Amino acid sequence: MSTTSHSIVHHSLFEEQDQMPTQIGFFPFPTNLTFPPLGCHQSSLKAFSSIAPSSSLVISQQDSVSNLTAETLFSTTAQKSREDLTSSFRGAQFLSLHRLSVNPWALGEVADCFSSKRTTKMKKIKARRKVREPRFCFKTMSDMDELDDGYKWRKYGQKVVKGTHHPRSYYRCIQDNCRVKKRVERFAEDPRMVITTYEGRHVHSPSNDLEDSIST
DNA sequence: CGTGTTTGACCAGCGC
DNA sequence: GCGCTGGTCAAACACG
Repeated sequence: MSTTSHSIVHHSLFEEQDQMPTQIGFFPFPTNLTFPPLGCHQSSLKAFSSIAPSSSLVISQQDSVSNLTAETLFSTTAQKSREDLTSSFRGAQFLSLHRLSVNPWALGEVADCFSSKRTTKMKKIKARRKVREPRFCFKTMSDMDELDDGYKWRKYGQKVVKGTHHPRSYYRCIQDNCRVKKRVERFAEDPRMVITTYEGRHVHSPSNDLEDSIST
């Protein structure tokens, strides 16, 4: 069991021009509130899961980072009491994506992307891609390079990016017909932080149960 | 022996 | 056109 503490400290989304605006919600879950947080009741969570069942939701907790879909989260939490859920998500942070005009999870202000230098570099990478998958990334404070996000990955490459001292690792989801990839690298300006970039959307549920990812 | 990782080679996009 | 760079491939390797 790891004692590493994860904390989402920054996040960003790389928008495609031909898609609807994406709202992104990011908020810590205060210790004195119940779940669902900040007025996002179970009914709105249900609506959210039906409107955008495959929307990504990242939950960062003390010893893990879970990457769930809204549908998975709702189907699991619907069977739990409010007290149990409040206990399960105490101290957690949420990061959500939603490709509709209204995002019930978008309860916080979106911070700017990383440094302007880094943003420019990311745009350059995006422009080079022929097939553009939705992408988002976030920084976490963590000793471990690879976070447990509930999915199983196979590493297919590693590269030392110019200007950094730490290699960038390339992973691919091992599930059949799932083309999701992720990159993991240390933040050049602060090696204590890990930058995780996801590309694409999973066509399946996480390998781990929600129980595993949120238990303490 | 099967599965996953490592790592050098290769390819394609971009800037000059 | 050429060099640089990021992303991917695949053979070799490690490990249970």
